Amino acid sequence: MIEKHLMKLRIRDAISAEEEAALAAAAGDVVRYAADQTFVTAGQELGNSTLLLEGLICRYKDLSDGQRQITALHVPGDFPDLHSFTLKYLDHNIMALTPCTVVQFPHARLQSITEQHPHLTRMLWFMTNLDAAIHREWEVSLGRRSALERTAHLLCELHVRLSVVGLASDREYALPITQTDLAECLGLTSVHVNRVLKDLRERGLVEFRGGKVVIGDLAELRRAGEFDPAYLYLERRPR
Amino acid sequence: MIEKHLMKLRIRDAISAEEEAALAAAAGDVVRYAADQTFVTAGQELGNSTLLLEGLICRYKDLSDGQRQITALHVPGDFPDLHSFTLKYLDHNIMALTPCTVVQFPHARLQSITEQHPHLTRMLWFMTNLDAAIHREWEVSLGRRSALERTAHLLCELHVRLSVVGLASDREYALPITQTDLAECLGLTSVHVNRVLKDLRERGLVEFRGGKVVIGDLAELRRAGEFDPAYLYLERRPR
DNA sequence: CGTCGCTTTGACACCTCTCAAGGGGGGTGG
DNA sequence: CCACCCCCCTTGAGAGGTGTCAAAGCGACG
Repeated sequence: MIEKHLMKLRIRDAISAEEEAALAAAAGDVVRYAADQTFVTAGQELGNSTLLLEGLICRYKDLSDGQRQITALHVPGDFPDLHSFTLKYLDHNIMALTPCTVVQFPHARLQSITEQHPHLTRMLWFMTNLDAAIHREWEVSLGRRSALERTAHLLCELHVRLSVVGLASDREYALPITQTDLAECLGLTSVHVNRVLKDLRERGLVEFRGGKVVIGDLAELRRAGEFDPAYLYLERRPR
Repeated sequence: MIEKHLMKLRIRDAISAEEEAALAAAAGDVVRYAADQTFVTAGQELGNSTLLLEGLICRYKDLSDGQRQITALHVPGDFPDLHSFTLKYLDHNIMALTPCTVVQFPHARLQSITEQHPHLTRMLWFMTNLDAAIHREWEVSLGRRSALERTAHLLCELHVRLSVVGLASDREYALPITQTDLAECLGLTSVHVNRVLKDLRERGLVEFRGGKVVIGDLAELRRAGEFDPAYLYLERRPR
């Protein structure tokens, strides 16, 4: 069940048959979540980490005035709360943005992996470090890029990340979330996201409509967002 | 040499004598960096990770138009590039903000730790996950908080983090960086940071002057920044 | 005592937010 | 099968927070 989701790891390093078996053995229950279901709450003690098989997941924090910031978006093959293995409880909530299928990995079994499979452990550690790299790029977007740049950048990032797991073609991918969800990723209001999307569409760069992203001009879209995928660590060595 | 810097880890979990010895044995050269010295460049292959003993370090990314975003600030006891152990090269630069003393940990020795000390490995993994938690809180600040809230929040965060390593009293701590550095953390211009600091000072909340932060009213400062230290994982269990 | 980097302040511009209203599409119940 | 409703998208007008540009003050250091 998890075989095809190891693709993401294999890009970066070899996984032995033994390691693959150990991971498969660590897998626990398969669970489904409904759209908009918050299945991990900040502060809650956790005994499992979750591998996303199907659907989209976000991690978010709410502010006292009702504002929300989404701090991460997850696509199939991601481990949205692998970090809860060492943290024990989280500082944020986790929600399914669409109906999702996940596999749970009991922390006790992950602990066995750390005791018996150091190389696999380092690969899991790598995955949480990759998540942090994406956080950093989002910090740059939120801190320094304009609304248009930020939006273009995020659409480029998702294009790459979904391509890696075979869920995007050269020109399009499914993104069945609302403009409000996007706004909460981008630190903008949904009203403004709407205007930015209109602008991107009218310039022929990209169209987001009906839960689908259609890229009109990938080179221009990347330029508009100053997108450089280096931070996604798709290369084993720096260029 | 590293004993007192393990404080940060001991808050969260017990370190055995054997683990402490293993860590000490992994320590390599002690190195000094001058203020403003960038000692790790994005894309550079790395063979060491760095434990900060003295001084302040930042991690940052530059944009093509000359803007800069600082994505993390590090205080003594932090491991600013521990993640390079699994990533091999980094997506960002690392710079000393003040004169610094660090100890380098060769990745080969860290790899031995992952092979012989699973519990210690999990604690190191925890440290990188804590960095990611701080990244997330910064995303919230950058995305959703006003300039004043953001600034107050950062000053509160540093107060807590420096207190943990004995470098802050109840009311003050040294922060020998410029307003421009602060602005680059906060996603603001230095001109605006200056106005915000004036506002905070006139309200009696906090004063930042001459490289020193003096807190006038901690409770009010925390309220102004909506600061909740939960994301710093100072408690082993959720409240 | 001059220089240089950092801080401070003012005036004005502009990006994004707020508030408000209307449009469209899909699901549900009568 | 139709009508209604709700959620989401779209658009406009005006407000406000932060950026830009510019200049002067200040302090450390040589």
